[in-house]
Parts: sequence; structure tokens; C-alpha cells
Amino acid sequence: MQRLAKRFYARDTLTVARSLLGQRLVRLRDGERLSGAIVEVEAYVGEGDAACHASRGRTRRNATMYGPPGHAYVYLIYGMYHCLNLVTGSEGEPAAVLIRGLEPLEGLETMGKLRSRTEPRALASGPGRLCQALDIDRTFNGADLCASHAQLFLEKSVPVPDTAVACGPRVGVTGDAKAISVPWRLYVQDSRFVSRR
DNA sequence: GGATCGATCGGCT
DNA sequence: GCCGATCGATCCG
Repeated sequence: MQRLAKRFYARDTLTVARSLLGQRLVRLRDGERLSGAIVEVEAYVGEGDAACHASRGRTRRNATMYGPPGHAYVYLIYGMYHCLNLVTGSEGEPAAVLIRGLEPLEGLETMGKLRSRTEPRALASGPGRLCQALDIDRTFNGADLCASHAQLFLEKSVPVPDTAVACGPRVGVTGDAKAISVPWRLYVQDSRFVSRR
């Protein structure tokens, strides 16, 4: 399978978010492939986006988003879960796409153990869930998805047609009216593996 | 140094 | 539908 190269990520963030739907996210763990097709994402775009972690400028936590595209931005949320983002756009411009849902494809048994759940539906439908299923934590923050030795990367897959894509407001965003209303959550309309309908 | 709170999830009512 | 878990980043003093 062909790995997605840096130029895939180094484009407009919403374009990348749209293009991510259907691609396969792969995690190599102790030589085993854990993977899934991306079915739900959210774009967080720059310091002007009030919902973006970079909205108040650069900090230790969000520094990865200011770096080159094609790297993972992983952070701890609510003291117990992790969220995986892929850095997009131009270096110096903080932007990333949050991966919110996967349709599990490989390594379901291992994912089930990591999640203490067996139903495929419960393995990776949600940003915290998929990080648990793929054993992704903050040690992956800053990881280069395009390096030859990468343990986390994307593989090119069959594109999702426009007719199958839906969009809406981002989940869990509060406060700023513009940030709440903008439809930057993209998902595969009929997928059973999106985090919520 | 201390208080606040979050791009969530699972269990319980 | 609601609530608690759990902790680091951030912000205020």
C-alpha cells in the first residue's frame, strides 16, 4: 500500500480534512498492524479559530501544530483520554485535523483487548476511543507520519465520493459563536462508526 | 503556588 | 440524560 507523503498534508486544512475520509490510518504495534478507515474528522484552523488550541498563541502544548505538516499532534484530554490530530497546511501556521472515528479493519482482536470491549462499533468510534484502540498516547506527539520508520502513518485508500460526505458543527465546541457554527466536522454519512449521528 | 477546566467516555438514573 | 473520573496546561495573583 502506498503511504501518503508530506505533500498530502501540506495543503489547505479543509481540503486535507475532506481528503482524509476513507484513508487508512495504520499503527504498527509490536510488529502487528492495527488499522482503520477514517470516517469522521474535524478541522481546527489557525489562531483565528477560537476552538483551535492555538487561538491564544503558541504554548508548550500546541507547539507541534506550528511545526511542519505531516506530524501527529497528540494531547491528553480530561485527564484520561488522548486525541490524535494530523498537522496540516504550512509550517508556522497552526492547523490540524482531529481524527474522530475509524472503521476498524485490521487487528480487531488486539484493539478489543486495549479497549476492554469487543463490539467493532465500540472500538474506535470517538477520538478518545480510537487512541485507546491503537495504543496512541503523548509519546506520539510530534511523530513524523512520513518517516520511513514511522509507527503511525496513513495509507492511500479508495476515496469517499462527495455524495457520501456530510458535515456539521464540531463536537464539544463551546463559547465563541463563530467557532460553534462553522461546519468543520466532516463524516461519512452512512457509516456506523461515526461517534454520533 | 493555586484554581479552573477541557476537541471524552462509560456507567447509572 | 446526567454525572464523576482524573490530570496537565493554562491563567491568575
